[in-house]
Amino acid sequence: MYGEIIKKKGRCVVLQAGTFLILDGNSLAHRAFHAIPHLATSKGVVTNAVYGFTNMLLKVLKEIKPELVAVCFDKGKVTFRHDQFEDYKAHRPGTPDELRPQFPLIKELLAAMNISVLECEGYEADDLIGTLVNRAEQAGVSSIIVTGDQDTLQLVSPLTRVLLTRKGISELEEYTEDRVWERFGITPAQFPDYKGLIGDPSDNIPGVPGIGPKTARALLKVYGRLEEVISHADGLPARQRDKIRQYHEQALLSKRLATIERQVPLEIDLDDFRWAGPDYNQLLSLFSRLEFKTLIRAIRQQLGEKEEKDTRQLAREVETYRVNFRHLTSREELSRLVELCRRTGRVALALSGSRQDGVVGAALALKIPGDNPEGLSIFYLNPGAPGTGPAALDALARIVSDHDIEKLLHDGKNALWLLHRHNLTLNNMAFDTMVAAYLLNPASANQEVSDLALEHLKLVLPALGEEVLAARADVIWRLSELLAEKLRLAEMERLYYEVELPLVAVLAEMEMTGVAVDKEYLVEMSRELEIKIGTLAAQIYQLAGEEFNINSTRQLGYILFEKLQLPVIKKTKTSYSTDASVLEELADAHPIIPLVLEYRQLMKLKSTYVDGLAALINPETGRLHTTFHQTVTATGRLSSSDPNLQNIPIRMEEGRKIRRVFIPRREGNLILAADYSQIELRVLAHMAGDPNLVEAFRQGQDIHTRTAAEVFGVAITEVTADMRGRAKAVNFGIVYGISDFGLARDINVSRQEARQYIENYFARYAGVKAYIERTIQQARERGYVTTLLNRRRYLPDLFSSNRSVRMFGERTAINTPIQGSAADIIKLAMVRIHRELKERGLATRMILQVHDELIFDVPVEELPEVSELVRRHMENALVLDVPLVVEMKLGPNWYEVKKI
DNA sequence: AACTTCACG
DNA sequence: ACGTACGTGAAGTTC
Repeated sequence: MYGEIIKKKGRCVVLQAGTFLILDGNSLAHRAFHAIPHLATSKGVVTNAVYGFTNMLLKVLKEIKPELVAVCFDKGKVTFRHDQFEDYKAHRPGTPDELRPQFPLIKELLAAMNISVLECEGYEADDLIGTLVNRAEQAGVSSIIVTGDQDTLQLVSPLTRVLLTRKGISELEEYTEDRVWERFGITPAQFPDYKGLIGDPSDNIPGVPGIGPKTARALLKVYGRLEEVISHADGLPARQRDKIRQYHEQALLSKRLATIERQVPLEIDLDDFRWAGPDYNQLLSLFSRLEFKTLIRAIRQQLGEKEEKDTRQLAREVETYRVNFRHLTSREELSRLVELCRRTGRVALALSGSRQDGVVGAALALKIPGDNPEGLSIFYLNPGAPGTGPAALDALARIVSDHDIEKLLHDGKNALWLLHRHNLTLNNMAFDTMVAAYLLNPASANQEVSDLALEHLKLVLPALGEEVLAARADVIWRLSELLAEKLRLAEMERLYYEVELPLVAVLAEMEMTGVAVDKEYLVEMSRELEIKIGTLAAQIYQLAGEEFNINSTRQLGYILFEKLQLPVIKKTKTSYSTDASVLEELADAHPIIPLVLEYRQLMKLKSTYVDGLAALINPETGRLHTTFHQTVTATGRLSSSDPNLQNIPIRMEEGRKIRRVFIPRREGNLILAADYSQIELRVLAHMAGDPNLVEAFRQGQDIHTRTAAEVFGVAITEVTADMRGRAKAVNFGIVYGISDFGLARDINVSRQEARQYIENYFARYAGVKAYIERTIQQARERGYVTTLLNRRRYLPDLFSSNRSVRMFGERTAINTPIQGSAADIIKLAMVRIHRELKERGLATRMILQVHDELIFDVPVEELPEVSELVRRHMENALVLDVPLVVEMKLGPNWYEVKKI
């Protein structure tokens, strides 16, 4: 890092000085800003330029490994160049609004990097760079300049190279003297002369009109300098002579403007720019504020590698969070730990292992009065160890099952799964830091302990071994206290303690119970689909005149739009669109189209549903065990994966049959499906307080028919099926944040007509209109929207300078409180239903949740009790101004459920 | 890893 | 003169 140092007879001699790396901060920030598309933190701080700049900086530092580093910035609007030419840079658009606030962040970054920043009133970054290079050359130090500004090339010399950004910021092109000659046909020193002749529109430097790069190059080749060109003008061809005579003053001025000043009076010493590496703690804390996840990971990884090499050195360089812990193995020690937990009543628990192997390691954090007044006492258990494992597992079992010991966890559901492998249950889950962090900001992607430690506690966790688990337990304790307070301040305590936290165990049990499946039926469907798909493919090849991969949108696009010359309806980013709406429009244009549509449908069924589901049947239980994700969606809904059981086909009959596969887990049980009727519109009626909408629901009217009557101005009895269909689309549209375009497309009417419907709707439901306006207004003021239970979503898009992004933000502002409140309601119902099923010792199991619907596997004899209980909790989850109505269906499988 | 398509509420 | 419905996850192709 300090050049090559050789020990010579006890004295250190610097053999070869390192390189001086100089960056043009303004130029690179602008480049980064334009090269990196929209990028902002989840709270709306725009960061694209900082991000691009950071990446570029780290890249050059890594490649060049400089000894000295400086970053120069412009300072002051007016420079000495304006004294000479007031229109200097006059046409240059001002710094964009979204870039300006990023400069302080870039300077923060440089401070964290321990890199010196140079700026001087009245000078541009260029001049500072010129001055630095000048000093370096005098000292015999070689420099590398990184910039996006071509003018800087005049500084190139045997000791000085320039790296110019190319194509945004991703590539740098190195300019030596030879390269400048190759590229421009002039020497670096001739650059101002060259600019004096050709001008530079970006700086509003005029040059000589009519003289372009070619002529300029030729003239300079002969005469060397602009002044010489002018004094020899008489000997030039008439056209050039006249131009140069007419504009010679302007040319000289242009040259002066383009000449970089190398003698800025700066009180600096090269030693001031000596660079010894970043302050990693500061850097990580800045990156976490800016939400630069990949950079954080990269740094951690880098540190992790170093850690293995030289732990002691690292400890000084970066404060990786380390905790002392005791590894307990003897029965006596383990018993004492259990006792300790009972006495203190609270323990943070970090587990390692897998669903396959169960718990392999466990770290526990406790606060023991008197033991460690500073912090926490951490213990490590190793249930996976040969010999001592069982004793450790036994101690763990006694702790987790104890109702009187509060357990603080991160991802409690996963902990429940690990313990499940040993047939253990965990009681008294008092906090789950993952779920808490999600409520505080549902937009943040990474919710691992290490992410939260960095974000909330500014701690970097170790990467390897038992230490990780110990640090994790410690941090879970600290995070629990901190996040609990943050939840209180955000008024989300009820949502957390009454809904989300108890829901963790409910979801775990649903996953563990799983859904029984009729595997034979699945195999049979696969065989049938195979044959149908084969036949269709053969017919398609026949009509296409060749075999091709129908699954490939590219190949299909070629067949349809090039070979068969069908009209192109829509394009995607890269090629022709072949989606269902396009194919439906082309349905009559060629007989191949309906076949492709059917092929697509069957292929989807077979690959995703039939074969996809079959592959995920657990061989031990013979059931499907989906994973419900509680911390994924931005609105508060759950999501489901591996397999996703929230998108099983229902709209098309062929697909709907898949539901036959989902059966009760034993003979004598039935599938009970309970779904909320129009929950989102009811939530809207309540929140908007619209008298008309509220009244419709109170009277139990069919809401789409009622809306049709309102929008079309007819009596309820005169509403036709077509009118009702359109009104239904309008109702959906309202919930999504309606636009005439979207509505028109959805119901295939003109945009004008769609607009008319919307106008009519808002005239009849003025309360809804006012609510929408109020909600957006409030969202703009606070930066977030909330649901009935105070769930929160930040909406940085509302403040975008991009109109369509901003409008997207507004639609989200409308939709999220509705969708999210519906999620609040069904989650509340789930927790209460689960609790009562348990209290009553019923064998009924809740097995699925599909956003507005709950599915149960019910023994026949429990039906009366269960259906009453389910309805009661669902309909009374929250008391709204409108009734919540639940429809129940019952059957031998999920397909054949019938209304009861 | 990105893109396209399509299944659900 | 734009570019639009809200929220998800999975599969397949292509890079």
